[in-house]
Formats: sequence, structure tokens, C-alpha cells
Amino acid sequence: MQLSLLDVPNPEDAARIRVDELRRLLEQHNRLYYVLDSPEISDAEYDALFRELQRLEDQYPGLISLDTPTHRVGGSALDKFSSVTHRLPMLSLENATNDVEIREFDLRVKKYLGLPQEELIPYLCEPKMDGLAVELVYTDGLLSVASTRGDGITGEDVTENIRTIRSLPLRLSGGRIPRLLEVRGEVFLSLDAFRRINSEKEENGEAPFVNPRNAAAGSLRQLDPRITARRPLSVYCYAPGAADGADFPSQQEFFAAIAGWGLPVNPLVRPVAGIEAAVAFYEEMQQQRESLPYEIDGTVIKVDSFVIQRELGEKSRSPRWAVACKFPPRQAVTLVEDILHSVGRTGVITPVALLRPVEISGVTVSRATLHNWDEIALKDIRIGDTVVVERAGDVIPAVVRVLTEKRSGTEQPSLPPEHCPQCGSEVVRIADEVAVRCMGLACPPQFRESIMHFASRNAMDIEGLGEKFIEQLLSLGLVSSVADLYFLSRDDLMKFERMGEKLASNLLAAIENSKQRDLGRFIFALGIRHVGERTAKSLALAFGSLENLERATLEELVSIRDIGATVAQSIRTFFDNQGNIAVIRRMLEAGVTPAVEQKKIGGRFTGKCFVFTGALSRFTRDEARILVENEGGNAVGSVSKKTDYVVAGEDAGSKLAKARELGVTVLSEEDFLELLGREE
DNA sequence: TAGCCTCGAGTTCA
DNA sequence: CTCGAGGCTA
Repeated sequence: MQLSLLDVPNPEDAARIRVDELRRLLEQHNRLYYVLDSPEISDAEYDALFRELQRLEDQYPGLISLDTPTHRVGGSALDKFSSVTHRLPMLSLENATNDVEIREFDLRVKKYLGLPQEELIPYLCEPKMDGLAVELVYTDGLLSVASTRGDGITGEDVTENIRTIRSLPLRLSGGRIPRLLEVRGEVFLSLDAFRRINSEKEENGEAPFVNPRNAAAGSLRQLDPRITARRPLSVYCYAPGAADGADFPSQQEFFAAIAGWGLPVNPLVRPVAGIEAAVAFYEEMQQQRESLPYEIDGTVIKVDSFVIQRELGEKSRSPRWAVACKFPPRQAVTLVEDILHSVGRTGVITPVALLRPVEISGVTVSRATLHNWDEIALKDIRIGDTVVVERAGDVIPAVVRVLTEKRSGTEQPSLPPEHCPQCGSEVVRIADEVAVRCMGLACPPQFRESIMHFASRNAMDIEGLGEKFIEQLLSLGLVSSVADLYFLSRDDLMKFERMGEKLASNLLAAIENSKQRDLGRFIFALGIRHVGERTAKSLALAFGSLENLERATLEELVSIRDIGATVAQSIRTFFDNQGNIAVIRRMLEAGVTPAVEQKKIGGRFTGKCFVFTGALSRFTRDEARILVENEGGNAVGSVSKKTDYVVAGEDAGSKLAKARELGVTVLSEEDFLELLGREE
């Protein structure tokens, strides 16, 4: 830049120019080093530039900006992570575990699109990194928020930690930077980095990480970013989230665009035509697996075109346009030392194999569920058998098969018990059901589990009332039904081991607090057979109060969506039991007020039952159902005496006829909308 | 009546 | 995560 003599250069302006230049240089060399793996300057030269920038920023704090490379490591530790809601949910992928299932995915895609079987769909194949999914938000080209996947809807804000990843640009480079760009990626640790961290840990006498995935997860969840900065994490980006100011026609072009902006993309991604080439990629990666510098647990196949992706859409939890192809899980061989019988909340007795401890991909496994006795018989698992064990989905241990050639003849088959191992009651196997049940009404483990269920997070959410306390409540005989929880005194609690004033107050407060839970949670907490979280919620919605539910007839119950004869009968049986009614009464007397969810109050359709039939033009069937449910009614599939309204579209057939026959009010779509919006 | 899809229930280890 | 079972739909 040429300065005229008339310009009196203000030193801060000069510094600003140099600072901008230094930042650009540092980012550029970072990228050459970490992403392209072809450094153009020495480490010493890089350090010199870095220190010069630091010096200038110290001198002129006004020049410090969000994207400065000297601030990759934020100042101080956090107390906890705040949560971030993803603009678009981060879905998980459906799994295929072999080439047959991969081909089935391809057939499903073509069937859904109405394409002939021989069509070659353009796919994009990627290695599936074994790490953690994150979402990065770039606002006007600046990395503003980074969050973990969490439950797919809401994750944790790990921005400070993500900023320490050197291969990730804090500011996008190149042209046509969108106003908003969300990219999803996988954060991982290279095998090199993993080994280095573990040898350091061992030198310090700390326990090493089990595998690179755990090490990456542990590093990313550090509250102090200075610790994360010492763990050389990496990231590969693979999918778009929301975007404003950018539109990508295909996955392939998305990769090209983000790579152009400096975001790291796995160089092994490959566009292919047709499923056979995708299967070949999967097999190739399996071969290469051991020689890659990082862990992968499979490959991902995506329909390349975003237009076709949108056409295929999503099922509830996963898109139809992608599949995760998992490599066969790593297995181990061990001995079945014993088979135990465990009793669950509903009385179902489950056989559990006690295994000689064995390590599978870094984790020591010592138990595995055998599900039921059909499964045992099918695989012919006996006590003393040598078996192959794997971790299903790399988490839950499962016995795959018996090595019969290792049998000595002394192995003992395991039979379902005739009496409950815990309470001695008779054990029943209901016809056509696989499960074996203890029918004991006062079976201790069943009772213990039902209290655990009652207090659990998704039910009454009584914080602090865990396994240990419940054990003590029971052994001290303080509780003989869940209602007794609401009559506990401070003195009662003080009888517990390791219970101080503070803990007792907290627990009492938590119990008191739980009296306000909404009706759905309360119904769920009761533990009625076949009534889980979801069903409990729709019951609360449909009946609006405990009294209404208690009085509901089988017919009324069956008219609710997703409730059939079995579930209805189970609910009726529960409320016909005088013991159950007495327990509920006692809870209500204690001040438990299962409130109806806010939006249901004053719902116009409370307790009303709708049937939609014919071709609807103003809304889809699903939208209509939501409209009705938001007003406290339900929408069902078939017309019965319980139906209050039938909403008929074009060409309504037998349901309309039946409605007329039963004298049910028939509405047009317009009538329905009017009814919906009328009173107010 | 078969073949989805969704829900419920049980479960592992650190 | 996985299995079984219940409910709905073609």
C-alpha cells in the first residue's frame, strides 16, 4: 500500500492492517498444514507470525476479533455447557450390516421413487468416522456456534472446544460466503493422537482411554478448553444443516463448495453410479480399515441429489435417502459361567448369562442378556459353553453362537424356573407369548422396580430417589405402595444410612415437587401394562382427567388412536383393581394433583372423537389429526358409535355410509374448519 | 391376513 | 440398542 505524505499514519491503523494480514497468513498456513498436509513455511516461521499477532493484540486490544487465531483457546473453564437447539433436527441413519441389506436399501429407494429396478441411482459414498457428530454454525462466514448432536433436537454448546481444532477455519475463505451456513461433521481423534494421549496418561499414572471415540468424546466435553486444546481433535464435515445464501443441488456439490470455503472434507468420499459400486466401496473400506490413520466403523451411502433426497423425505427417526453400512462387529470368545434369572418391573423373568470377563474393543464384558428361553433354545446355549460374544451396535453385549466343538459333555442346559427366584411365586408362560412371568403380587423385585419406575426421570421425576434409597425404604418397611412416598417424614428419612439434614431436605423437597407433575407423566408412572410414555400422554390428552380415565369403558378406550383391545383391557383391569384405586386415592389425598397439560385446557374438542374420510383437500390426514389433538380430541380410523363427527372429503365411501347409518354428524372440510375456529 | 410402523420393556459398562 | 408385540393399512 502506498501512503501519501499527507496521510499521517495513525499507529493503530497501521497495526490494524498488519493484524488483518497476519490473521490471513496464519489461517492460510494452518490450512496448508492441517488440511492439505503441505506446509510452505517452517514451524519456527509460523510461531514468529503467531507471536507477532499476539504482541499487536496485546498492544491494541481493540483489534481483537472473534476469529483471531490467537484465541482458539478461550480464557476460562465453564461451569457447565449451555444447550443449543438445532434449527433442523440431526437425524440418525438406518443401518445395514451386510451387502444384502445395502442392496435392499437401493430397492426401497427405487420402489419409493417408482423407478425401474435396473436404474443406476447416483450415490455418494463416505467412510463412517467413529467419532461424535457436531453441528457448526457459520454466520457471515464466522464460526459462531458449535454444538453436539445431543438427542438430535437439542445438543450442548461446545463452541470453545471446537475452536481449538486447528484444521477448522474460524472464518470461511473464498467467495460467495453464505449469510448462514450450518454444516454437520464428525469430530474424531487420529490413532496417532490417541496413542500419544494415552502414553501421557499412563506416565501420569492415570487410567488410559479405552478407544479413540471415548477419548474424543471426553476431550470435547471438557469444561476447560485449555485441556481440549492439548488433545489434537480433527473434524470432517459431511452434511448441510440450514443455510441462507447458499443452495446446493447435490451432496457432491455441497462437498466441493465447503471444501472451497476451507472446511475439512474426508478425501476418501466418492461419487458412484448404482448400488454395486457402493457395495464395492464398502468392501474396499473394510479392507483398508486397519491401515487408515483413524477409526471407521463402516461407510455411509447417500442419494447424491438433494432434490431426490427431499422427494424421499424422512421416516420418524431417519431419512429414507441414506443408509449407514456397518462393518461386522468385533467379536470375542469366552465362557458362560452361569445363567441367572432376573425379575423386571412387570414380572417378566429374563435369563442373563454371566460370562468370564473378556475384552471386546476395549471394554470388559461380563454379562449379556439372553432375552428369553426361546432364544436360548434356538442358539442352544448351556452353562459351561464356550461362546462367541459381540457388542451389538458396539454397545450392548450379545451372545452370537455356541462353539459346540468345544463341548465336554458336562454343560448344563438352563430351563425357565417354575418358581420366581425372588419370591417363590408360581411362574406362568402365557400362551403365544415368549416371556415368562412371575405372577406374585408382592414380589419384592417387581415392587422395587415399580417404585424406581414411578420416581424415574420421565415419570414423576423425583430427583435423588434412586436405587440405594429405595432399597432402604423397603428394608425398613417404610413404604408398601408408591402412595407411602408422600407420607414420609423427616424422621423416617433420618433412619437411613448416610443421610444428613441436607440430603433429607432435598429428598423431601423433590417428593413435594413431584406432586405437580402433569397427568401424562402420572399415568405413565402408574406402570400400567402396555401403557408407556407415549400411550400415557395420549390417554391424558383424550380424557383430560384421572376421573374420566378411571371411568372409561373399553369401547371409549378402543376409539383412541393406537389403542386396541389388548391395551384397553389392560387399562380397564388396572382400574378395576380396588387396591390400585386405593393407592391413587391416597396420593390424591396427599396433594398429588396430576394437572392436565396447559394447551389442553379449554380444548374445543375435549373427549370428542373424529373420523376423517375421503380425499381431503384443505389439509392432510396427519395435519387434521394434529388439529384435533391440539384441541383435546382424537382422530381415529374407523366409524363407531363412539364417533362424534365424520369429516368427509371427496369420494367418501363406506365410512360415510356407516356414519349415516349410525346417525353420526357428518361435516365437510369447511364445516370442520369453522367448528375449529368458531367459539373463541 | 400379511407386512408395515411404532411403542414398550429390558439391558451394558464406565 | 434390540426384540417382541400391538395396532393400523393395503
